[in-house]
Amino acid sequence: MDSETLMATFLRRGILWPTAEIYGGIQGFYDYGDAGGAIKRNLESAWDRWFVGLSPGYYRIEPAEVLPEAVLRASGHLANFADPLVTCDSCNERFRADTLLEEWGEKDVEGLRVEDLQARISQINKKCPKCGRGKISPPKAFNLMFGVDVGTEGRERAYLRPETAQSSYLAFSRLWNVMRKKLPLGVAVVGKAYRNEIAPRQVLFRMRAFTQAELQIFFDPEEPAASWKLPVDAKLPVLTARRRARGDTEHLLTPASELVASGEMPEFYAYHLYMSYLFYRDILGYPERSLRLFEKNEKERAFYNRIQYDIELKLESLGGFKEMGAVHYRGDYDLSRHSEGSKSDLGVTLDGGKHLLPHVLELTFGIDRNIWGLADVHLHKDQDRTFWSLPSYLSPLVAGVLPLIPKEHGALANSLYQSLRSEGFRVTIDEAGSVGRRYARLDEVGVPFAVTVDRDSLTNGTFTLRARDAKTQQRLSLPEIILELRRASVSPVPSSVGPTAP
RNA sequence: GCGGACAUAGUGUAGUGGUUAGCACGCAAGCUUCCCAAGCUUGCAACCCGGGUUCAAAUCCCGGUGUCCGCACCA
Repeated sequence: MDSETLMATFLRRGILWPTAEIYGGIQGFYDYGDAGGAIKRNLESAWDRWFVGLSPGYYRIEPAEVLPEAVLRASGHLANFADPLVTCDSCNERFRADTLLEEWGEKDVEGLRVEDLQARISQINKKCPKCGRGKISPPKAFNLMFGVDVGTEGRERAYLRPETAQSSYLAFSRLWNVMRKKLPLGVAVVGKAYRNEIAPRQVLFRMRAFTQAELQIFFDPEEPAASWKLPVDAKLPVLTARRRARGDTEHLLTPASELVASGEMPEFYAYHLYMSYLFYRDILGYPERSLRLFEKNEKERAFYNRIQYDIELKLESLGGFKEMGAVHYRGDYDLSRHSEGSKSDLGVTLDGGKHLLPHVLELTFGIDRNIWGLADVHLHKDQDRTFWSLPSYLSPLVAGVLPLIPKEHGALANSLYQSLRSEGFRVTIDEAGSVGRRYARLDEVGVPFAVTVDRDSLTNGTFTLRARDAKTQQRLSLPEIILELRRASVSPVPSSVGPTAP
């Protein structure tokens, strides 16, 4: 689906719109509407069922969105997320002020304040290293974090979290005790993160407030869980850094066992990469050919990541592969930084006396961009209608109830609607316009079923159940319909696809 | 942030100084209709914001905001 049609559909159907739209909006912020919000919640819950469901030792927490400065100092965000930038006034090239000074041979520039950097730069007064002509502008602090002042006098410096992961690291020590001291321990967070992006763009792809779903798995690298075993036939569509370095640009569906045997990645990593891939392929229904696992090389990935594959989806609307999620092997970076920063030992002692600082494997997903992805991949237009073939458990509603002739079937339709609601289904009732028009309205927001009440319904209590994609109908009784809708409402869990949990 | 383009009903658009601001889809009410955006009737709904030029501005100029494209950024 092209991005214009996609966005027009989103706006027209109230999936989402710019925040504070009537005031002209605010760059990088969007609000979800009723259907959009429902899809988002369903996606989050499908994610939860899949990833938190990977093991009984995995838990989901709901932490605060504001973090004290000390946390972000320890995590490295304060230093790395607030670059003082300078610009060449001739060629417009941009540099980090501190690295530019280092390039000029200056010493001890690490951690200088913006004013000091400014003084040093104007003192040296060299030309732009790129074009050799331009003058370098005074440095400007670009803090990519939103600061908040806590307390009525704003004495305490804090920030909106720039990623949800930190909250999981902070919770580790308590959960270690609460969850009875076992590794691996998984701590999931689904929630908002905030980044003051320089140039937010492409709607749901670079937002300043966005939702992440992240699972941090704390484990013993010397003894990964026994259950982290790949199915024998597991294949991964990888583009490894090694092959990229040779100039290859195409991903290859490679047996996971081969990647492990050749030392490309350890099995615990391959297992989680595979489970993440399955989530996209089987739960979100992204076509196999549109997915690839793109390894970031040493230069591209964050310095603390030992292995990083981005899970990328080929999007027609954005003209290429885009990152939808990632699997990061972060080693013991996080717990060691927070041990140091908080002056508390986050190491653990296992049953048997072994002491270690657990390593972290991070599975991270952008919820909003996947809503865009679901539309890009599943929103179809044929000659006479637009239909969104969303996986049924992600749909905002499981069914619409339609009286064929409202005057004649309205009353029965209403009681059917009430019955389905009391069964716990998300349903709507629509009596306005021709039945074809009403089908089309449901199709466009991805509702998988329409239950139509007709003449026969009045006499024998059966209804037609119409499927969104094929437009086929079958005549069923209420209990049969309930069974069908029940099945459609539930997203798959790992045991039904992958290996079983410990 | 820089450079360029753009901004008209809910959506897509027409309108280059004087228009009752047009069209399509949509939406609402009614009629019709036993199954896929059908038809008929009636109705709803717009010039991004703020200044300026002009007798007169959706239209020209300036500023802002937002969107898109390229560059940069994306720990």
